[in-house]
Amino acid sequence: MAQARRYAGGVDGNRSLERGIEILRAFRPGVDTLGNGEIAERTGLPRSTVSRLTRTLVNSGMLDEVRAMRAYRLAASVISIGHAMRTGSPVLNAIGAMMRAESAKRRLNVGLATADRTMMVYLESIRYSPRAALRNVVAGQQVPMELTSLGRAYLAGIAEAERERLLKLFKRRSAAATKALLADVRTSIRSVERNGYCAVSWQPGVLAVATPIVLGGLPVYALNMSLQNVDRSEALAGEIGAYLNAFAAKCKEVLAGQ
Amino acid sequence: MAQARRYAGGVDGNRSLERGIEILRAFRPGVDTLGNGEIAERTGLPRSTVSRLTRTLVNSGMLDEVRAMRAYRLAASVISIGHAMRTGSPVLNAIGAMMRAESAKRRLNVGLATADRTMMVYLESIRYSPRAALRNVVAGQQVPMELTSLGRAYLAGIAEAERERLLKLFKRRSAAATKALLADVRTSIRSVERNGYCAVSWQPGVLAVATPIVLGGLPVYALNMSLQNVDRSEALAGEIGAYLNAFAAKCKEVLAGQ
DNA sequence: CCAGCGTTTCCACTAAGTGGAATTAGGGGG
DNA sequence: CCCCCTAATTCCACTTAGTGGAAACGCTGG
Repeated sequence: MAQARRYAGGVDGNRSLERGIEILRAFRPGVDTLGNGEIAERTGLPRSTVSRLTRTLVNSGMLDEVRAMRAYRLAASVISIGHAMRTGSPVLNAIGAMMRAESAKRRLNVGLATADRTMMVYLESIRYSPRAALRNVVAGQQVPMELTSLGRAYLAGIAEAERERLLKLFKRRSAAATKALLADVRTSIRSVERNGYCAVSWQPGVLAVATPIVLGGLPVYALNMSLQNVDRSEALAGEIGAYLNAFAAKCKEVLAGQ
Repeated sequence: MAQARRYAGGVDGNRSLERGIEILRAFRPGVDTLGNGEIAERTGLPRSTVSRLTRTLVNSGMLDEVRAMRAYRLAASVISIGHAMRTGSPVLNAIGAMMRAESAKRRLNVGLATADRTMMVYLESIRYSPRAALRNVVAGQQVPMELTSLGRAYLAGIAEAERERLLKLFKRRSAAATKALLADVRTSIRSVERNGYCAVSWQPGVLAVATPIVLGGLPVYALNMSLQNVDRSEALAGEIGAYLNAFAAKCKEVLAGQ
């Protein structure tokens, strides 16, 4: 038997840890409280295993037990780890202040995101508002990769193989308008290649324009600028795109100098 | 042998998962990039084990590999989980908007925090600034429990046994000014019991006042109000304390109605 | 090209984890 | 008040998945 013996502590990673993380991932906006049964269903893990792993996660401070409901919630630890991530992000550190300044100067929203599986997650999202007292930052929010300018810019920035892998996943997910959607995505990608940016109106009345940021040794990021309460027009997209290209160039310059 | 056989899938939790979480925890503000060796040192785990677990964490999307430095960084996933936590927090959902309004009305900083081990972590921290354009929210930031009004209010709010456990930990940590510090902490706790709040100037020039929020079935939280560029005075502390008590009462009312 | 160091892989060993079945705990409803 | 019903937890025979010291590997700077 030529097949070499596969040892358990092997290359494919630690099963329990993987499963524990998957449990944490089962909580997301809109799913704030989960019992062991529901977790088992969502993750496909056996009930007894879930019971043991949730116990561990509670002991480690990642979950809070809601005894009254026989359920769990994400604990405060997860945001302190999240905070550490933002704090340690070299890209956000380098250009966060510039993003805020740019938002004020151009009077539009500026965001920075990267991928989490098939979603884009905002590292920072500065919402411009003339009444500046309103909330301005949403970090950690997810938006779908296929449907947003951010996601498509990201797709344009990553390696061929990874891109095709993701496109296949989108195909599998949305059985419906797949053909049109994928064509749309590819158009956006081509737009990035040609003009440096792509424009998408994912939500009605908001025009978003995004561009990838590719740096060796770091994940690919995407920068975007957006405006609410406007109609999508080529002219406007072009204008914002020009701002974005200029801003991204400045950012890359700063980032190149570590 | 009376000792019942202890089975491995036992009550004490899953070892690998615990260790994986400990690795994530090793990253914190100021420690943004860690190699396997450094992780092994900080966590006390054997190098080969760390190597396997970090691989798993990369596969699960919790860590990014920085190949150039043979090191890892927290990945974007952690902030999306953090975001889910904030989104799902019933307390933050119930009183977040009120906190913002209160900050504007009273012209001071308003914060909400809870414990992560021996640290307090902000779920929300609204920094009042007359020039409202400045950044306003810091979620996930940690401050030491023993030294802050937030932490001492928390200590006043939790059960006796847990409080004593924590106090013992503080004693072990800061070998130095322990006696005075612990007395100080107990004074603050008594202040909470008597007046509903305690006042501490942890950072020079900022006066912070905090009160616990205790709800059945949820972790204990602490609310605080603070002001920069002031001297600590009993009068001022009393004034802010009164505001805080009033505000906390309103919050508890809202929270009581789920 | 080699030396030195940190990382990854190997592998014998077995404790640690697994999951189906049995048990227990909770919490309405009769 | 007690009894069901549901869902979570514990039990435990089984064995695989994980462990960690040692060896191999692969950078990087001299």
